[in-house]
Amino acid sequence: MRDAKTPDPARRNERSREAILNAAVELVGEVGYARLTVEAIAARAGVGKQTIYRWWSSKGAVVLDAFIAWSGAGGDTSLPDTGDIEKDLRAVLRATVAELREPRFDLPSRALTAESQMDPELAKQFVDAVLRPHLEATKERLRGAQKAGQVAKGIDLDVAVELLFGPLYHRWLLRTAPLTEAYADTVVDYALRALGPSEPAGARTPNAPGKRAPKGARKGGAA
Amino acid sequence: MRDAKTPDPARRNERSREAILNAAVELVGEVGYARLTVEAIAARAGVGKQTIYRWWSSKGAVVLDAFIAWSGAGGDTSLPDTGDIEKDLRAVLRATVAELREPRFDLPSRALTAESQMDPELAKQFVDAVLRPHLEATKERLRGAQKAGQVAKGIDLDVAVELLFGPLYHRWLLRTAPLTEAYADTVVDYALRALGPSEPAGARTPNAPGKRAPKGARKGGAA
DNA sequence: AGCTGACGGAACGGAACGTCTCGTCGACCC
DNA sequence: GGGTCGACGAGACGTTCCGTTCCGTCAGCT
Repeated sequence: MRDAKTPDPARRNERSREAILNAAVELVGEVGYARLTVEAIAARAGVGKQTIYRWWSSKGAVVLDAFIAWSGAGGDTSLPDTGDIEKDLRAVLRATVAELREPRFDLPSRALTAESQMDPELAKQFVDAVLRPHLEATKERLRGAQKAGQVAKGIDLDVAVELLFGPLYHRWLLRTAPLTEAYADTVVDYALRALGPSEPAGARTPNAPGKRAPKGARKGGAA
Repeated sequence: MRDAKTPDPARRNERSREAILNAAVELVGEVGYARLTVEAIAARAGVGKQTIYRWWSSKGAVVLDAFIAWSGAGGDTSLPDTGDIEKDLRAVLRATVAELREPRFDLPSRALTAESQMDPELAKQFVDAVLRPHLEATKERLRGAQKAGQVAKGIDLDVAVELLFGPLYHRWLLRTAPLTEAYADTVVDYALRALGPSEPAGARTPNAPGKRAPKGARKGGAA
């Protein structure tokens, strides 16, 4: 006669758990998050509604878990380190853009970002599980660049990371202009100008001609 | 015997319109957007539900109009121009931070941003009515700075604007760290390093000592 | 004076919500 | 191997809110 209300994880049905998560990703892709219902997930998964409510607190929580499982979070988020910070950052930002453009990634991410605005609990989990690892990995790479002298010493690396990802998310969320890889390149370009060492006259990275302003990168903008 | 379904704006009851908008802002503040219902707005406004559905297509549309009316959009969004781009940008970003920290602004903005992720129609209106004017004004100010030689010639001003606001929105929406005025200052600082002329050795703005790294601005970050 | 159409109010069917109650079934304990 | 426990699938339940439809009233126009 305890509190009578805490389910026992040891007795949880793994089969049902997976079926629910699978149904959730499928349905988000098919009808979108807004029209997604717990009842539909239960039906698709061949599961009682209560089994969902027993283990998750809300539709958002299910979708978050489903998204984490599907996107294989927990994998290696660390950046490549070629020694060339510009090259590495460009790779990451381009990859981010590519992800954000893919519907299977775009739709749940948008939904979770939106839902996070109204559910602080979900927000924390979403940021910590999905976003933070990427930001942290980028910060780590920047720290390396800082030690190598490619990034100025005084720079606040948290701000530096947001200087890179902020513009991307801004454009993605608000759709003020198309989100392209060229845009990512331009952002990297500008951000590195901000972060680079305070330039003792012309000493900004070996200064190979054409390196600073890559071919088509400039036209990332135009609202 | 026309299509039978287009209401006549000339016969619209202005009193009801205002009552609805007022009720909407009040209720968003009291119960939040998620728990806000059209029925509650109608009741509070002393209005039939149909009167709301006649003039607005969704809860989001009502809240958007209410927010626009309440925030006095359409006012002058143009930036001050003191001739000092850093000073002017710092004023704008600080003001933006202040707004985003005020609940009366924060709550509806979050709700509309979230809702925009699921309603492209609403998204467009929101961005165009609320956001775009500010971005455009900032871009205009940057154009002036560009002509004055405080911003490099080749810079894409659309990207420049997002380099400023992107980090702010990123931190505001995702709550990765506290959104402070010091953070705004740091962002302005870094952004201007990126945008400034390509510095013919030490020529980065007159270089008054302590100007580049304002007192407490550095500690805007730390996740 | 007679129309017209927006109004406040209320009732409606329908969709999901989240809770609750069944009977079943598998895992563990004596 | 019989008994206990609790998660399970199924689905009924009351509730809330949706968006629509009807009604009688009322103000402005012709």
